[in-house]
This record gives sequence, C-alpha cells and structure tokens, in this order.
Amino acid sequence: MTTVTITQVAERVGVSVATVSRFLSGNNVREEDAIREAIAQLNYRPSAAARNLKSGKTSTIAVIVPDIANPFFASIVRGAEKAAGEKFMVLLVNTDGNPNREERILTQLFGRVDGVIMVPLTEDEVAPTAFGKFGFPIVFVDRISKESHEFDSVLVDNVKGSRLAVEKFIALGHTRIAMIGGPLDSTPGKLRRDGFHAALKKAKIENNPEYFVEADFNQVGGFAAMTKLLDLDNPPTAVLSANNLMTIGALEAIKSRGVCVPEELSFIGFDDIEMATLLVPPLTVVSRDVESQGAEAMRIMINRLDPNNRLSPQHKMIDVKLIERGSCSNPWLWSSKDSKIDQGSKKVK
Amino acid sequence: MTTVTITQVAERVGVSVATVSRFLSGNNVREEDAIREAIAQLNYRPSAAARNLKSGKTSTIAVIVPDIANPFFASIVRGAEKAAGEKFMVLLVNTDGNPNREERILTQLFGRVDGVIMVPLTEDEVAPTAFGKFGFPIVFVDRISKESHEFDSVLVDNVKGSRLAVEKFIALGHTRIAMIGGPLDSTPGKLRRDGFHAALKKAKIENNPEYFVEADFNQVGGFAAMTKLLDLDNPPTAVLSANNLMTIGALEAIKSRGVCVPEELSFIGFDDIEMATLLVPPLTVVSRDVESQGAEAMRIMINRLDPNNRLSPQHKMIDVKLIERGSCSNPWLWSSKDSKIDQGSKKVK
DNA sequence: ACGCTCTCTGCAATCGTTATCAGTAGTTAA
DNA sequence: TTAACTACTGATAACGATTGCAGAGAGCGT
Repeated sequence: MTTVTITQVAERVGVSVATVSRFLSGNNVREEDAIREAIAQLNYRPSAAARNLKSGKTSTIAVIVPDIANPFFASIVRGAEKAAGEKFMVLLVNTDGNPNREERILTQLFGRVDGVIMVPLTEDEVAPTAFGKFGFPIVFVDRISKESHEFDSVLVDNVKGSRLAVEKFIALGHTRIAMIGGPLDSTPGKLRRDGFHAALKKAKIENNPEYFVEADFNQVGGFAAMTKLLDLDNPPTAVLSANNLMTIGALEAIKSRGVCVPEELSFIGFDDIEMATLLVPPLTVVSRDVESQGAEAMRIMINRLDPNNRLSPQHKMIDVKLIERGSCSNPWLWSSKDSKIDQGSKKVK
Repeated sequence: MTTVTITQVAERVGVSVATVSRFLSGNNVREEDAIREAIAQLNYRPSAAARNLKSGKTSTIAVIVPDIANPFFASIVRGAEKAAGEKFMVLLVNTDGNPNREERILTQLFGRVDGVIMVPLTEDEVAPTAFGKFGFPIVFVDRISKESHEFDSVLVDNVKGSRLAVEKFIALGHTRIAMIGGPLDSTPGKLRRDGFHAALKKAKIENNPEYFVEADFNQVGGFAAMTKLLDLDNPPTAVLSANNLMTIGALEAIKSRGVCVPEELSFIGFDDIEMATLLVPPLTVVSRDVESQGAEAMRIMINRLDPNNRLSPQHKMIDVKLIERGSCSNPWLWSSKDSKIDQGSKKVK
C-alpha cells in the first residue's frame, strides 16, 4: 500500500540511509542484524526505478519477436531467459511483424532496458540507420545485412540446411525437387533459397523456376504455395519447405489433395515441429537447436554489456542437421497408376 | 552513447526544463516547434527510469507463466499483449514451474511493474500469505483457492469441459472411459477430474479408480499414464487427457503400441493443439479461446490499476466447447479379432 | 602521546523527470 | 484605471536510491 523506503528502514534502526544502502550492496555494517530485521519487519523492497535512475542500469534485456505464439520464437525466448540467469530479467515484446509497432517499441524501451535481442521478420523492418540512435546494444537473431558489421548476430547455417535437404532428395533419386521459400527480403528466406539452388546446381539438375515458390513464412502461404506446386503440369516429387508454419500449411494442402507422403511425395521441413513424430508419416526436418540460439544471443549481449570488454561485433553461426524420420522415400517406390500427381513421365522433356 | 537529457533540450531551445516537460506531456507551449526540432536534432528520449521514479508508475505489466515454449501459455501472453495496447508494456517471465524462482521473481518485480498477471502451475507454488506483501495487484489465470476472494481471476469452465468430453463418449456408447488427469494440487487438475467423475456419476457409470491416472501436465507424464491405461487387464475404450502436453505424450504412447484411433480407442484432449487437424485422425478436443483469456486478464488488470475504480475482486469465467474432429467413434465399430486392447468382453462383469 | 592505517559512519550531491508555486504578460470586464 | 481572468513561464522541491567525501573511533607501533 504505502510504499516503504530506505529512509524508513534507516530511521527505525537509527542509522543513516547511507548505511542501509551500503548494507544492501553487501558492505559490512555494524547494525547488520538490526537492519536485516527492520527490512523484514517493514517488508521493505528497494525501488528498482530509483536504482535504475541512479545507476543507469536496468538489469533488463528485451527480446523482440514477431510472434510469441509461434513455438519457434518461444524457444528462442526460452533459451535467452535461461542464459540470462539471475542477473537479468527478460522483457518480451511482440511486434506482430508490424514495422511501426517495432519502431515505437524501440523508442519506448529506452531507459527501460540495457539491451535488445531482436528477431526481425524481414531485413528492412527497421530502417538500418535508425538503430544507432536507440542508445542500447542490439543483438540480431537470424538477420544479416549491410550494416551487420556494426551489430552482433546469431545466425543459423541456412545454406547448409537447404543443401542437406536437397542432397537427401537427390540421394534418394529425386530430380523434380521444389522449394516453398520464405520472403526474399528476409535473411533466412534469401539464404535458404540460395542453398537450395546451389545444391541443385552442384548436382547438375536444371533449375526449373516453377519449382521455387516464394511464400510468406505463414501457414496460409504454405498452403497456397503447396497447392500451386501440386497443380503444375509436371509436379515435383520432392518438396522442401522453408519454415515450420509453411510446413504445416503445406501438409494441410497435401492432405486435402489426398496425396500420400512419402509414397507420392517426399517432404522435408526447415525447422523442427513439435509433434513432428506424431504426424503420419513422421516428418523429416532440417533442425537446429533453437533454444541454444536464444541462449547464445543472450550470452553475447551480456558480454557486450560488460564494460570491461570492448569487443568487435560478434557473429555466431548455429549448425543445422537433418533429422530423418519418415517423410522421404525413393521416387520410384510408387506406381503411377492411381497417383494423383504423377501425370508426366519421370524424365522431363 | 552519452545520454541526452531534458536539460540539454531546454538549453538548446533557451527555455526551462519545466517547459520542455510540459511540452512532453501535451501542454501548449510557446516554443513548440523549436522544442520539437531540438528533440529530433539531439535525438532525445525521456528516461523511463526517471519517470517511473517520479510518478510511481511503470506502465508495465508482468505476465508470469511456467513455460513460454508451451503454445498454450504463449497464446495467453499474446492475448494479454494485444489487450495491453499502447498504454502498457508486457514483461514476460518464466518460472519454469520452480517455486523459488517464482518467489524471487515476484520480489525483483517490485518497482518495475504496476501489476502481475500470473498463471501458476499448482495452487501452492507461492505461499498465499506472501502475496499481500508484494505491493502490486495480481490477476490469476486458471487458479482459484481459499484466498481467491482477494484476487481477480480468469478461469475456464473446467468442469464443463470434462463433462462435454465424457458425454460425448457416452453418447457414442462407451462405458469404459478413462482420464489422464493433471496434478490434483492445481485448479485445472482438480476441477477437470471433478467434471469427469460428475459426468460419469450422472450417467450412472461405475467409478473405476483404475480409469483415473494422475499425471503431471507434461508430455512424459502423458506417455506414462497412457501406457499404464493400455496395460490394464480391461483397458478403457475412451480416454480424456487433461491438457495439451499430456495429449501429445499419450498419442505417442498410443502410436508406439500400434493402437488405432478411433477404431480401437476414442480420444479427446483438453485444450486444442496446433496442427490437431493434421494428425491422423484429426483430434477431437475440448477448446477455449485462450487468447481471449489472456486478454480478459489484462483488461481486468487495467481496470484495477485505474484509481477511479475501487472494484471488488473480479472473477471471469471463460466458456469451453467441444470441437469434434475424427478421434472418436462408437466402441463397437471395431472387431476384436486383432485388436491390441480389447481382451475383455464389452460388458464389464 | 603521536602518527598511521583500517573500518565504519553521516552528510549531501546526484541521477532525469514531474509537480507545485509564484510570477509575468496580455486580454477582457467593470 | 483597476481587477479579474487566461495562458504561459522559470525556479525549485520532490521521487528513492547510490556514492564521494570528510571524519570518528579503534588498534597498533614507535
């Protein structure tokens, strides 16, 4: 109710506020026991606001994500929280992928946090030049661009991820390999496409532009893109989806068309899905340790905040691996008699 | 770098800090344009810390959940964020279901937030008596207990939820109906069990203690509980799981045993699961609007924070409904010849 | 007794804002 | 002309903590 201040504690014990303050910060004081008791009696808690003002530190780090309900971002946050430990609190903020909101949030955050860990949806959500003015360090997750040299970042090996998937398809004998890609103005969208194309090129598979559909990293986009692929005259026999939400959408499209996985279509998703093992068949995915990516971002932030360090921008790369479950098979496993998608010959042209 | 203060803005324009402050709070001032420009030039942002100290308000509301990576809690947070709008920021904190951490967090939060929205895992995570001393209002989500009359809360109709599921099973002809329950020291765990038993009693179905397994609201617990049920001499033909994580665990157990749903076993989960439609068969669930539950909690909090209101504790109840998909069927649909679970006669005793 | 270090103390300034208060014009009313 | 009102202003005291400073004792060696 009535907030109790350090002054009241001091009065009760009969010492100065300075002494109580020193006790609070761990110094030896004579009336130690009395102070401890007075604090308990009065139920005193130091005001964070006053401390912040005096010290200029908040012991708070914001994590900004486009959508906390996406399990992927939730895991990042969780990793960051764990790495923050007792020293820092985590202030979580959603942007809803809305650039205006993002800008406003960054402004509001001033004086409230010591630093920001940010997972942007696209690369230009916030004008790059705007960053310098916010006055706190920023660690980017999954984002790299021109000004990247100025900022810390934690990236994932997007190119390798796509490559692993494509190589898997190729090893099984697929040649009609398609990708449902993310927005090309986002780092993951761009790099995952690059990895896809690079792997195809390396295997000397002709690049069929119809086999790359750019979508929006959302479920509906994945559904639409997959539908488009299934409607091609010569549909692919293997599909890589560039993120978890689009994977779900794509699987819905596949299911609604009655296409069988993996007999008629091999499928790999980028980023693991909770319950991937429960799907029929279990989904093969390109996976990374998302929690540790969040943790790594927090670790970098904490280092940056330490005034003893004057580090140059850090760039950490998280590895990916292919987790094989049951959604891929050889393309010739199925007979074409009643397949809904094999209407052409296996050899194009 | 060097933080710019209101004083510098005032100096540059040639007015007093009071005038700048007034401009900031929306009053008419003569040098309006000059101030605006100076703020932009100097890139000045008011310090939240100083404002907090002066006003005693933080415009921040904490949402405390056991695990943000659980999509269910993520949705609560999201709803709360939406309802918070521009006026309040949301500070998210995980407890990891750890009571010590919970206590510590509540302490740390003092002076940092205006109020707390809390989703506790069990009812006694925090000593009820402890709450009075934290000095900010608390809105509970999914929790009710002795001291409930003192605190606002947003509950879900747990009893009805269980009842809907059981009635569905009964309507299909099931009599061997089991439940994988949550911890009985939690509000949802207790009430969902109560609803389960009440519905059975109403239908005059004998209460078989073996058909209620208390688990931990986690995936592994769900797996173990389901395994236990399948191992019974006279296993159930219909199972209700008390939350989403246990549902996933239970489905894994079912799958690993090769039991067919819904032919051999009807299944209903409490709380919807993302991708429930993708499962084979699509999962029938008891669902509520989780986002709106979070939003409702935030709305109550904002009202409580308004000094004009002197409200008695609010208790809002969120409705539930049964979403029928494909995981339930009549128990006699299947023949017993090769079923892995029907070893007894359909009629018990 | 004297100086010296050591440990602890209280005073007071300070962090960046906002709110109170007492002005100072300028306008209008009587 | 004076009074009353309006519309703004600047100086200054808070808000609740931390910290530099000077000083008070205590302990010790000479």
